Amino acid sequence: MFKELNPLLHSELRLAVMSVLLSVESADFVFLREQTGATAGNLSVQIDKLQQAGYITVEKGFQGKKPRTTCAITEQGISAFEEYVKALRSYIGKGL
Amino acid sequence: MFKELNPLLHSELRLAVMSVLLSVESADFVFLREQTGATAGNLSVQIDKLQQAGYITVEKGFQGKKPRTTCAITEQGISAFEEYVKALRSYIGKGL
DNA sequence: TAAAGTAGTTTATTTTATAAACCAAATTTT
DNA sequence: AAAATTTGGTTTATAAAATAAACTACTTTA
Repeated sequence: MFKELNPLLHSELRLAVMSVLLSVESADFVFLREQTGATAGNLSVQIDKLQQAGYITVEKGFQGKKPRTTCAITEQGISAFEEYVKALRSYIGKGL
Repeated sequence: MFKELNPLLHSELRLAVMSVLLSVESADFVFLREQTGATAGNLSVQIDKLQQAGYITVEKGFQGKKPRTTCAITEQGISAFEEYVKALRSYIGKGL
């Protein structure tokens, strides 16, 4: 009847991060914070979880003298997202 | 950019309960447990939260000698669900 | 050089979800 | 007919998440 909702993606902030990354090739920490409206602390934690899961890659480097963290979605992340959307359909119907 | 996801509905089990109730006029506890696959304890708690929020009505009575809890979605519940679905769209695109 | 800002991380607190234990009545088994 | 099982739940305890607050380390500006 109802498909399981991947708990890693069923989180407002992680879903927002994935959504941004799907449309953007790569995004840095500050951009993600702005787009999602999240606090830095929360974002830091959730980025970490997405990386652990292999859904995004995270590169920490420097831009001049400032630290810069850049994220990008992986193939695995894309298909997990697609699966999640499919599962959602079983809850909310095609009617949207 | 991203609309807020009503935290009361952004829960797998509560969403499933709402989804069932949307399509069914009214449903008893056992039916909901079967449809959602949830444990009775979890279902009991989540039904309570949906009722507190005014999203469903809960009537406890007897059918013969057995207790029988019947739930139905409210107008408020329907529009909250619709709002939630709209908000979801901001995360997953029109492709839902 | 002191204050404020940037880019994060770590830790602590609160909130949720889930499971486990429990209760009361009814039904079935021996 | 007593004992065990099932039904229909609720309550309580534990695990997992989300969020906020505090902190680190470095940089820029006044």
